[in-house]
Amino acid sequence: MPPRILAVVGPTACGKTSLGIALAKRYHGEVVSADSMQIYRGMTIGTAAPTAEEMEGVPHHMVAVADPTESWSAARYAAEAGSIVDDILARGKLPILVGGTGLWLDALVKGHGFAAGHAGGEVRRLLQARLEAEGMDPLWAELERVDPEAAKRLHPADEKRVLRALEVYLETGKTITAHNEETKAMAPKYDALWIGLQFTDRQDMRRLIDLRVDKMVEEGLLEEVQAILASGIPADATALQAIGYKEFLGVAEGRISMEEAIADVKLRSRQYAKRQLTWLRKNPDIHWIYWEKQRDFARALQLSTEILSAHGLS
RNA sequence: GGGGGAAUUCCAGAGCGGCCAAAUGGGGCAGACUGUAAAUCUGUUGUCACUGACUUCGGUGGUUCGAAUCCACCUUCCCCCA
Repeated sequence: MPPRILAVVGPTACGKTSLGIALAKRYHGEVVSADSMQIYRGMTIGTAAPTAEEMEGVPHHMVAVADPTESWSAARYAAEAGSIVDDILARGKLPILVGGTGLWLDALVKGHGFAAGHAGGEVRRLLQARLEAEGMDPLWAELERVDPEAAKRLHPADEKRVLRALEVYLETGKTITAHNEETKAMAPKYDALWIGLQFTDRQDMRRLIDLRVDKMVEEGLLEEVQAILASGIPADATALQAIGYKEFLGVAEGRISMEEAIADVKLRSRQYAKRQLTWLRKNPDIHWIYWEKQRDFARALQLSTEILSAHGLS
Protein backbone atom coordinates (compact mmCIF):
# COMPACT_ATOMS: atom_id res chain seq x y z
CA MET A 1 0.00 0.00 0.00
CA PRO A 2 1.47 3.35 -0.99
CA PRO A 3 1.90 5.90 1.79
CA ARG A 4 -1.09 8.00 2.65
CA ILE A 5 -0.96 11.74 2.01
CA LEU A 6 -3.48 14.55 1.84
CA ALA A 7 -4.12 16.86 -1.11
CA VAL A 8 -6.05 20.11 -0.89
CA VAL A 9 -6.95 21.33 -4.35
CA GLY A 10 -9.25 23.71 -6.17
CA PRO A 11 -9.28 26.70 -8.47
CA THR A 12 -7.61 29.94 -7.59
CA ALA A 13 -9.00 32.02 -4.72
CA CYS A 14 -11.04 29.18 -3.28
CA GLY A 15 -9.15 29.01 0.01
CA LYS A 16 -6.73 26.11 -0.43
CA THR A 17 -3.97 27.85 1.44
CA SER A 18 -6.02 28.56 4.55
CA LEU A 19 -7.63 25.17 4.71
CA GLY A 20 -4.28 23.50 4.14
CA ILE A 21 -2.76 25.33 7.07
CA ALA A 22 -5.73 24.59 9.30
CA LEU A 23 -5.50 20.91 8.45
CA ALA A 24 -1.76 20.88 8.99
CA LYS A 25 -2.23 22.23 12.49
CA ARG A 26 -5.01 19.80 13.25
CA TYR A 27 -3.25 16.72 11.88
CA HIS A 28 0.37 17.38 12.62
CA GLY A 29 1.16 17.99 9.01
CA GLU A 30 3.44 19.95 6.74
CA VAL A 31 2.41 21.74 3.60
CA VAL A 32 3.95 20.89 0.26
CA SER A 33 2.89 23.44 -2.31
CA ALA A 34 1.92 22.28 -5.78
CA ASP A 35 1.86 25.61 -7.49
CA SER A 36 3.92 26.33 -10.57
CA MET A 37 4.29 30.02 -9.79
CA GLN A 38 4.50 30.22 -6.02
CA ILE A 39 7.65 28.25 -6.42
CA TYR A 40 9.47 31.40 -7.52
CA ARG A 41 11.00 33.80 -5.07
CA GLY A 42 9.84 37.40 -4.90
CA MET A 43 6.40 36.65 -6.28
CA THR A 44 4.43 36.57 -3.07
CA ILE A 45 1.80 39.19 -3.75
CA GLY A 46 0.84 38.25 -7.29
CA THR A 47 0.68 34.53 -6.63
CA ALA A 48 -1.13 34.97 -3.31
CA ALA A 49 1.54 32.86 -1.66
CA PRO A 50 1.23 32.57 2.11
CA THR A 51 3.35 34.96 4.11
CA ALA A 52 5.40 33.82 7.08
CA GLU A 53 2.71 34.87 9.53
CA GLU A 54 -0.09 33.34 7.48
CA MET A 55 1.75 30.04 7.71
CA GLU A 56 1.19 30.14 11.46
CA GLY A 57 4.27 28.13 12.14
CA VAL A 58 3.31 25.30 9.81
CA PRO A 59 6.32 24.22 7.74
CA HIS A 60 5.85 24.97 4.04
CA HIS A 61 7.82 23.41 1.24
CA MET A 62 8.23 24.29 -2.43
CA VAL A 63 7.21 27.90 -1.95
CA ALA A 64 9.66 30.59 -2.99
CA VAL A 65 12.48 28.15 -3.49
CA ALA A 66 13.42 29.00 -7.06
CA ASP A 67 14.85 32.05 -8.69
CA PRO A 68 12.48 33.59 -11.24
CA THR A 69 15.27 33.54 -13.80
CA GLU A 70 15.35 29.76 -13.80
CA SER A 71 12.49 27.92 -15.41
CA TRP A 72 11.14 24.97 -13.54
CA SER A 73 9.30 22.03 -14.96
CA ALA A 74 6.77 19.52 -13.78
CA ALA A 75 9.42 16.83 -13.89
CA ARG A 76 11.82 18.66 -11.65
CA TYR A 77 8.99 19.53 -9.31
CA ALA A 78 7.83 15.94 -9.02
CA ALA A 79 11.33 14.76 -8.24
CA GLU A 80 12.14 17.36 -5.59
CA ALA A 81 8.72 17.53 -4.02
CA GLY A 82 8.67 13.75 -3.97
CA SER A 83 11.75 13.52 -1.81
CA ILE A 84 10.36 16.17 0.49
CA VAL A 85 7.13 14.22 0.88
CA ASP A 86 9.11 11.10 1.64
CA ASP A 87 11.11 12.96 4.23
CA ILE A 88 7.96 14.25 5.93
CA LEU A 89 6.58 10.74 6.01
CA ALA A 90 9.83 9.43 7.42
CA ARG A 91 9.52 11.93 10.23
CA GLY A 92 6.09 10.62 11.02
CA LYS A 93 4.19 13.67 9.89
CA LEU A 94 1.41 14.08 7.35
CA PRO A 95 2.35 15.60 3.99
CA ILE A 96 -0.36 17.96 2.76
CA LEU A 97 -0.22 18.88 -0.89
CA VAL A 98 -1.75 22.27 -1.45
CA GLY A 99 -2.06 23.75 -4.88
CA GLY A 100 -3.89 24.21 -8.13
CA THR A 101 -1.41 23.14 -10.77
CA GLY A 102 -3.07 19.98 -12.01
CA LEU A 103 -0.17 18.49 -13.89
CA TRP A 104 2.23 19.00 -11.01
CA LEU A 105 -0.20 17.49 -8.55
CA ASP A 106 -0.75 14.43 -10.68
CA ALA A 107 2.92 14.07 -11.54
CA LEU A 108 3.82 14.03 -7.86
CA VAL A 109 1.05 11.75 -6.65
CA LYS A 110 1.32 9.25 -9.46
CA GLY A 111 5.09 9.45 -9.53
CA HIS A 112 5.15 8.11 -13.06
CA GLY A 113 8.00 10.14 -14.30
CA PHE A 114 8.15 11.87 -17.62
CA ALA A 115 9.66 10.46 -20.75
CA ALA A 116 13.36 11.05 -21.14
CA GLY A 117 14.57 13.78 -23.40
CA HIS A 118 14.95 17.07 -21.72
CA ALA A 119 12.65 19.63 -23.28
CA GLY A 120 14.88 22.43 -24.39
CA GLY A 121 17.75 20.24 -25.48
CA GLU A 122 19.42 20.10 -28.86
CA VAL A 123 16.72 17.96 -30.44
CA ARG A 124 14.07 20.40 -29.34
CA ARG A 125 16.02 23.30 -30.73
CA LEU A 126 16.25 21.59 -34.09
CA LEU A 127 12.55 20.81 -34.13
CA GLN A 128 11.75 24.37 -33.22
CA ALA A 129 13.95 25.61 -36.04
CA ARG A 130 12.26 23.28 -38.49
CA LEU A 131 8.86 24.48 -37.36
CA GLU A 132 9.84 28.05 -38.00
CA ALA A 133 11.44 27.31 -41.34
CA GLU A 134 9.03 24.80 -42.87
CA GLY A 135 5.86 25.15 -40.87
CA MET A 136 3.90 22.40 -39.20
CA ASP A 137 3.00 20.25 -42.21
CA PRO A 138 6.23 18.25 -42.57
CA LEU A 139 6.53 17.80 -38.81
CA TRP A 140 2.95 16.64 -38.62
CA ALA A 141 3.54 14.17 -41.43
CA GLU A 142 6.51 12.81 -39.53
CA LEU A 143 4.47 12.39 -36.38
CA GLU A 144 1.78 10.52 -38.30
CA ARG A 145 4.42 8.16 -39.63
CA VAL A 146 6.30 7.66 -36.38
CA ASP A 147 3.52 7.76 -33.80
CA PRO A 148 0.13 7.59 -35.51
CA GLU A 149 -1.62 7.24 -32.17
CA ALA A 150 -0.26 10.55 -30.97
CA ALA A 151 -1.21 12.17 -34.26
CA LYS A 152 -4.74 10.96 -33.81
CA ARG A 153 -4.89 12.30 -30.29
CA LEU A 154 -3.17 15.63 -30.85
CA HIS A 155 -4.27 18.61 -32.88
CA PRO A 156 -1.83 19.94 -35.47
CA ALA A 157 -2.26 23.42 -34.01
CA ASP A 158 -0.97 22.23 -30.66
CA GLU A 159 2.65 22.91 -31.49
CA LYS A 160 4.00 22.32 -28.02
CA ARG A 161 2.67 18.82 -27.79
CA VAL A 162 3.45 17.84 -31.35
CA LEU A 163 7.03 18.95 -30.85
CA ARG A 164 7.31 17.14 -27.56
CA ALA A 165 5.94 13.93 -29.08
CA LEU A 166 8.51 14.13 -31.82
CA GLU A 167 11.22 15.02 -29.37
CA VAL A 168 10.53 12.01 -27.19
CA TYR A 169 10.70 9.69 -30.17
CA LEU A 170 13.85 11.23 -31.56
CA GLU A 171 15.65 11.20 -28.22
CA THR A 172 14.58 7.84 -26.89
CA GLY A 173 13.58 5.81 -29.91
CA LYS A 174 10.31 5.13 -28.13
CA THR A 175 7.08 6.93 -28.84
CA ILE A 176 5.43 9.13 -26.28
CA THR A 177 2.31 7.03 -26.74
CA ALA A 178 4.20 3.94 -25.62
CA HIS A 179 5.66 5.80 -22.69
CA ASN A 180 2.26 7.06 -21.62
CA GLU A 181 0.78 3.59 -21.77
CA GLU A 182 3.54 2.20 -19.61
CA THR A 183 3.21 4.86 -16.97
CA LYS A 184 -0.55 4.63 -16.94
CA ALA A 185 -0.28 0.99 -15.97
CA MET A 186 1.88 1.80 -12.96
CA ALA A 187 0.49 2.10 -9.45
CA PRO A 188 0.49 5.62 -7.98
CA LYS A 189 3.38 6.54 -5.74
CA TYR A 190 1.12 7.87 -3.00
CA ASP A 191 -2.33 7.07 -1.74
CA ALA A 192 -3.73 10.59 -1.78
CA LEU A 193 -6.89 11.63 -0.04
CA TRP A 194 -8.15 14.48 -2.19
CA ILE A 195 -10.14 17.37 -0.82
CA GLY A 196 -11.41 19.91 -3.33
CA LEU A 197 -12.73 23.38 -2.72
CA GLN A 198 -15.03 25.23 -5.09
CA PHE A 199 -17.98 27.57 -5.24
CA THR A 200 -21.48 26.42 -6.04
CA ASP A 201 -22.07 29.59 -8.01
CA ARG A 202 -19.41 30.80 -10.40
CA GLN A 203 -20.44 34.39 -9.75
CA ASP A 204 -19.30 34.11 -6.17
CA MET A 205 -15.94 32.85 -7.27
CA ARG A 206 -15.66 35.73 -9.68
CA ARG A 207 -16.43 38.24 -6.96
CA LEU A 208 -13.71 36.81 -4.77
CA ILE A 209 -11.19 36.80 -7.58
CA ASP A 210 -11.92 40.46 -8.30
CA LEU A 211 -11.51 41.31 -4.65
CA ARG A 212 -8.27 39.44 -4.46
CA VAL A 213 -6.83 41.17 -7.49
CA ASP A 214 -7.73 44.57 -6.10
CA LYS A 215 -5.98 43.62 -2.91
CA MET A 216 -2.87 42.50 -4.77
CA VAL A 217 -2.67 45.86 -6.47
CA GLU A 218 -3.09 47.63 -3.16
CA GLU A 219 -0.36 45.55 -1.61
CA GLY A 220 2.05 46.52 -4.35
CA LEU A 221 1.87 44.12 -7.25
CA LEU A 222 3.35 46.72 -9.56
CA GLU A 223 6.36 47.22 -7.29
CA GLU A 224 6.82 43.48 -7.10
CA VAL A 225 6.84 43.21 -10.88
CA GLN A 226 9.28 46.10 -11.16
CA ALA A 227 11.61 44.44 -8.69
CA ILE A 228 11.64 41.24 -10.73
CA LEU A 229 12.29 43.22 -13.87
CA ALA A 230 15.13 45.06 -12.20
CA SER A 231 16.75 41.72 -11.40
CA GLY A 232 17.43 41.30 -15.11
CA ILE A 233 15.07 38.42 -15.74
CA PRO A 234 14.94 37.19 -19.34
CA ALA A 235 11.71 38.11 -21.12
CA ASP A 236 10.90 34.48 -21.87
CA ALA A 237 11.25 33.26 -18.28
CA THR A 238 8.45 30.97 -17.17
CA ALA A 239 7.90 33.13 -14.11
CA LEU A 240 6.81 36.00 -16.32
CA GLN A 241 4.00 33.88 -17.69
CA ALA A 242 2.27 34.19 -14.36
CA ILE A 243 -1.07 35.92 -14.44
CA GLY A 244 -0.72 39.34 -12.91
CA TYR A 245 2.93 39.60 -13.83
CA LYS A 246 2.62 39.50 -17.57
CA GLU A 247 -0.14 42.09 -17.48
CA PHE A 248 1.65 44.43 -15.09
CA LEU A 249 4.72 44.14 -17.24
CA GLY A 250 2.70 46.21 -19.69
CA VAL A 251 2.08 48.84 -17.04
CA ALA A 252 5.74 48.92 -16.07
CA GLU A 253 6.64 49.45 -19.71
CA GLY A 254 3.95 52.05 -20.16
CA ARG A 255 2.07 50.06 -22.79
CA ILE A 256 -1.24 49.81 -20.95
CA SER A 257 -2.93 51.67 -18.15
CA MET A 258 -3.29 50.43 -14.63
CA GLU A 259 -7.05 50.07 -15.14
CA GLU A 260 -6.61 47.96 -18.24
CA ALA A 261 -4.09 45.75 -16.49
CA ILE A 262 -6.34 45.22 -13.50
CA ALA A 263 -9.32 44.31 -15.67
CA ASP A 264 -7.11 41.96 -17.63
CA VAL A 265 -5.72 40.20 -14.59
CA LYS A 266 -9.24 39.63 -13.30
CA LEU A 267 -10.36 38.21 -16.61
CA ARG A 268 -7.34 35.94 -17.03
CA SER A 269 -7.67 34.77 -13.46
CA ARG A 270 -11.21 33.59 -13.83
CA GLN A 271 -10.43 31.93 -17.14
CA TYR A 272 -7.58 30.19 -15.39
CA ALA A 273 -9.87 29.11 -12.59
CA LYS A 274 -12.14 27.53 -15.17
CA ARG A 275 -9.27 25.57 -16.68
CA GLN A 276 -8.27 24.38 -13.23
CA LEU A 277 -11.80 23.19 -12.66
CA THR A 278 -11.75 21.31 -15.95
CA TRP A 279 -8.61 19.49 -14.91
CA LEU A 280 -9.81 18.73 -11.41
CA ARG A 281 -13.28 17.59 -12.48
CA LYS A 282 -11.87 14.60 -14.25
CA ASN A 283 -10.38 13.32 -11.02
CA PRO A 284 -13.10 11.11 -9.53
CA ASP A 285 -11.28 10.76 -6.22
CA ILE A 286 -11.76 14.33 -5.10
CA HIS A 287 -14.11 14.93 -2.17
CA TRP A 288 -15.60 18.30 -2.98
CA ILE A 289 -16.52 20.91 -0.44
CA TYR A 290 -18.75 23.60 -1.91
CA TRP A 291 -18.87 27.19 -0.78
CA GLU A 292 -22.27 28.84 -0.71
CA LYS A 293 -21.72 32.54 -1.34
CA GLN A 294 -18.99 32.95 1.26
CA ARG A 295 -16.05 30.86 2.30
CA ASP A 296 -16.62 29.35 5.71
CA PHE A 297 -13.42 27.78 6.96
CA ALA A 298 -14.82 26.51 10.21
CA ARG A 299 -17.34 24.47 8.28
CA ALA A 300 -14.73 23.36 5.73
CA LEU A 301 -12.46 22.18 8.50
CA GLN A 302 -15.34 20.30 10.06
CA LEU A 303 -16.26 18.62 6.75
CA SER A 304 -12.63 17.82 6.05
CA THR A 305 -12.31 16.20 9.45
CA GLU A 306 -15.27 14.00 8.66
CA ILE A 307 -13.77 13.03 5.32
CA LEU A 308 -10.42 12.23 6.91
CA SER A 309 -11.86 10.09 9.66
CA ALA A 310 -14.05 8.26 7.17
CA HIS A 311 -10.77 7.30 5.53
CA GLY A 312 -9.01 6.28 8.66
CA LEU A 313 -7.07 9.45 9.34
CA SER A 314 -7.31 11.11 12.69
C1' G B 1 -32.18 75.91 -36.05
C1' G B 2 -29.23 73.84 -40.51
C1' G B 3 -26.11 69.80 -42.61
C1' G B 4 -23.97 64.90 -42.36
C1' G B 5 -23.40 59.92 -40.27
C1' A B 6 -24.94 55.65 -37.49
C1' A B 7 -28.43 51.93 -35.33
C1' U B 8 -26.64 44.05 -36.67
C1' U B 9 -26.94 38.22 -32.72
C1' C B 10 -23.68 38.94 -24.93
C1' C B 11 -19.75 42.92 -26.68
C1' A B 12 -16.86 44.96 -30.76
C1' G B 13 -17.54 44.70 -35.75
C1' A B 14 -18.32 42.69 -41.14
C1' G B 15 -22.35 42.20 -44.35
C1' C B 16 -25.19 46.40 -48.35
C1' G B 17 -31.27 42.41 -52.74
C1' G B 18 -31.17 35.67 -52.81
C1' C B 19 -25.29 31.38 -51.58
C1' C B 20 -27.31 35.04 -44.09
C1' A B 21 -29.03 32.54 -38.14
C1' A B 22 -25.64 36.35 -40.47
C1' A B 23 -17.74 36.76 -41.53
C1' U B 24 -14.05 37.84 -37.86
C1' G B 25 -12.34 38.96 -33.00
C1' G B 26 -13.59 39.20 -27.81
C1' G B 27 -16.43 37.20 -23.89
C1' G B 28 -19.33 32.92 -22.13
C1' C B 29 -19.84 27.58 -21.87
C1' A B 30 -17.63 22.72 -22.49
C1' G B 31 -13.31 19.84 -23.30
C1' A B 32 -8.03 18.24 -23.90
C1' C B 33 -3.57 18.11 -21.33
C1' U B 34 2.42 12.69 -19.26
C1' G B 35 9.52 17.92 -18.89
C1' U B 36 7.33 25.76 -20.49
C1' A B 37 0.95 23.77 -17.46
C1' A B 38 -1.04 30.84 -14.07
C1' A B 39 1.32 27.70 -20.21
C1' U B 40 -0.65 25.50 -24.70
C1' C B 41 -4.56 23.64 -27.67
C1' U B 42 -9.76 22.15 -29.32
C1' G B 43 -15.10 22.42 -29.80
C1' U B 44 -19.41 25.23 -29.18
C1' U B 45 -22.27 29.79 -28.70
C1' G B 46 -30.74 32.57 -31.63
C1' U B 47 -34.88 28.87 -30.41
C1' C B 48 -36.93 24.14 -31.12
C1' A B 49 -39.92 18.46 -31.96
C1' C B 50 -32.40 20.24 -34.37
C1' U B 51 -29.62 16.57 -41.65
C1' G B 52 -35.63 20.26 -40.90
C1' A B 53 -38.60 24.15 -38.98
C1' C B 54 -39.31 28.73 -36.55
C1' U B 55 -38.11 33.86 -34.68
C1' U B 56 -33.96 37.69 -35.42
C1' C B 57 -30.31 42.56 -37.87
C1' G B 58 -33.76 50.17 -33.59
C1' G B 59 -39.58 50.75 -34.69
C1' U B 60 -43.67 50.97 -38.22
C1' G B 61 -45.21 50.69 -43.07
C1' G B 62 -43.79 50.01 -48.18
C1' U B 63 -41.09 48.17 -52.94
C1' U B 64 -39.81 43.10 -54.57
C1' C B 65 -40.89 36.30 -56.40
C1' G B 66 -37.33 37.40 -52.35
C1' A B 67 -34.83 42.59 -47.73
C1' A B 68 -30.11 42.89 -42.38
C1' U B 69 -29.33 44.86 -47.26
C1' C B 70 -33.84 49.44 -51.36
C1' C B 71 -37.82 53.51 -50.10
C1' A B 72 -40.87 56.52 -46.47
C1' C B 73 -41.83 58.04 -41.75
C1' C B 74 -40.68 57.58 -36.50
C1' U B 75 -37.21 56.85 -32.28
C1' U B 76 -32.29 57.08 -30.33
C1' C B 77 -27.10 58.22 -30.68
C1' C B 78 -22.70 60.68 -32.86
C1' C B 79 -20.25 64.58 -35.69
C1' C B 80 -20.08 69.45 -38.11
C1' C B 81 -22.19 74.40 -38.76
C1' A B 82 -25.28 77.87 -35.80
